[in-house]
Amino acid sequence: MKMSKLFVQTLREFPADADVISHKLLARAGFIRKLTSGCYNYLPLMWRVLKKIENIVREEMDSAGAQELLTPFVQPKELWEESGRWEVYGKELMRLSDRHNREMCLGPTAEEVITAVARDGLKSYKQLPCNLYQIQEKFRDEVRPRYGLLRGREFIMKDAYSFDLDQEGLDKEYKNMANAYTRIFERCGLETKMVQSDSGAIGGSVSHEFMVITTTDAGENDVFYCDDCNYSANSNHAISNLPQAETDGSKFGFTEPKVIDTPNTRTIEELCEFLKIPSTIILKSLVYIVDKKHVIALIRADKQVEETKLMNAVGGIDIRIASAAEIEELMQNHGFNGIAGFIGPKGMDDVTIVADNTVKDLKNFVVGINETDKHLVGANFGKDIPEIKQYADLRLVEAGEFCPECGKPLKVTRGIEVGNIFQLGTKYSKPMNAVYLDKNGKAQPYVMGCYGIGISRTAAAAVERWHDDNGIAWPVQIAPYHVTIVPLNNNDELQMKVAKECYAKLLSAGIEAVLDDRDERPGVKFKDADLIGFPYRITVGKTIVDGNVELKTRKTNEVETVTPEKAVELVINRIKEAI
RNA sequence: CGGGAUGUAGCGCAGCUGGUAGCGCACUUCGCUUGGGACGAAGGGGUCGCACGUUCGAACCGUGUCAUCCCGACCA
Repeated sequence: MKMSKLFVQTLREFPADADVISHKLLARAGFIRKLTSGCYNYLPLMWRVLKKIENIVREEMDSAGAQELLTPFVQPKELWEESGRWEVYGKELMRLSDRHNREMCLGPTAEEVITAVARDGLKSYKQLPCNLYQIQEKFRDEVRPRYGLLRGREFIMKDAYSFDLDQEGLDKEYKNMANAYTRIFERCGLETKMVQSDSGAIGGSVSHEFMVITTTDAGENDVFYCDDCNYSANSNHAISNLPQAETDGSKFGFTEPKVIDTPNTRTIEELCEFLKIPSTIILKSLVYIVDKKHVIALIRADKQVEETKLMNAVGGIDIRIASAAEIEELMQNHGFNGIAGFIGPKGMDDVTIVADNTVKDLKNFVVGINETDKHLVGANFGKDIPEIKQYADLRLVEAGEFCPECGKPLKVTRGIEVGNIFQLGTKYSKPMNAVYLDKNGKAQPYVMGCYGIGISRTAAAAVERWHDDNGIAWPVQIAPYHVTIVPLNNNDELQMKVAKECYAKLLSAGIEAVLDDRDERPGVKFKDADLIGFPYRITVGKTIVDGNVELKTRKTNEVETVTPEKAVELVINRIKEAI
């Protein structure tokens, strides 16, 4: 490809609406262009990158025994009613009607469609196991699309679905996919961590996410991990052992229940300050709205509630913290007139109350009793405060707490989720009556797994990982082109001749090369080459009179002064080796 | 959903005490230049997001609407 004909417009400045580096660089280097919120044009350079990632995924999925197919992007309501998700999925599911007023949706994922495909085709145990996958546009109407390709509304995803006879088969395929994923990301030039995760709206029990570890905002997930063993988990799923803490209020003189005045103590901090006590003897009460109903979460006051855990504990699908007005309304409905900040479980008999496991150890604790500027001290469950009916792990893990597997301190980092694997079990096959006949002629639901990779997100994650002040530094395997040849002065016949020869040799060796034949000054060509991120650059400049060109490696900035023949040979060898 | 802000040329921005739109980059042509986003000259490109209103006159004032971005969603 000649640079003069390559469809790319690099910008001198970063676009104003981007705030993470991958978004900024991809837009500025001419890879993407926003069409509307969360939807991007993949321009030719971007499309080449995406196709390369897709092909790596294809090769690894195929060699892992999966088969590629393609299902429609628009899906009928009826299938989603079969699985029960039409009601449950929420606003992220983009619903629309056709001209006959038939309700449809844009596919955010394809469990329903693929399960239906399998149901029609996989009738016998002899056909199992089977793993079907596709690489396709997906649409999720995100509350707040942001970070460019990292959280778009329309994006490219590889989604695979496995169908097994039983759990044993699923376990085997799950491991098979985990291995394939590790290879896929390695081949994309990305180091990933496989972490335990919540299974979310897709459902199921066991699930893991593949995270690209970052230190920037672009990593939207907190990952807790242990250096001493291989434990690692998303914050929505992580568990930990806590250090010893004082949880008995009697050590602070609260030996019997007593209501005391605690003026202006709306927050735990203020309360601790006022009573001169640690927060570990306070019972904190938080009000959430889960699926439009009030839920009270109780937890030791020095700890925080992880919303996903709470949501799972009450079996909900949507959760948010209640507003001060909603809290006060809840209190009024139960005959109290306190303000938010003094709420407690007392008298809330008909409200769903879930207590974190840390609450079990509390004795003679301090708790709000729904009265402004008052707290109950020396309280205990059963006597002063109603007995807890439901305990669960609701606690958000914090760095420094101890690894649940080996007891060493946990660390935290940020990660970009580029892939995930779920064990679905019979969550979809049962309600959709997707069954095979076993050896005894008896109908059995498939035991399913599903496995996703965000193709476009993986590309963005690669930019997050591989860039510097000058632009992108693509891993060779997924770079849009392998090498650019830059003659510095188009009027210099020797430079142009050598550049064209290098270009021709590289092309005939199957290397993806771009000849920068534009009549631009050297600075412009260098800036663009760095910005776009060609892994290698062959510069043909003044040194050609001595018979030399320069070979520059983008990632390391290493420059080798060699003959043109040698430069071409080096590039060919290194590319072949890397791919 | 709540709050804040912004919509003027492909990109980044100015103009907004109302009088018919400008700068830098990009683009076209010519000259000059050629090792890290040169310079000069001449050009092309915009119903100022949209609608309604006020006015002799609206990019500018008012109302509404749409779009985009950011922050937050109360840890009691």
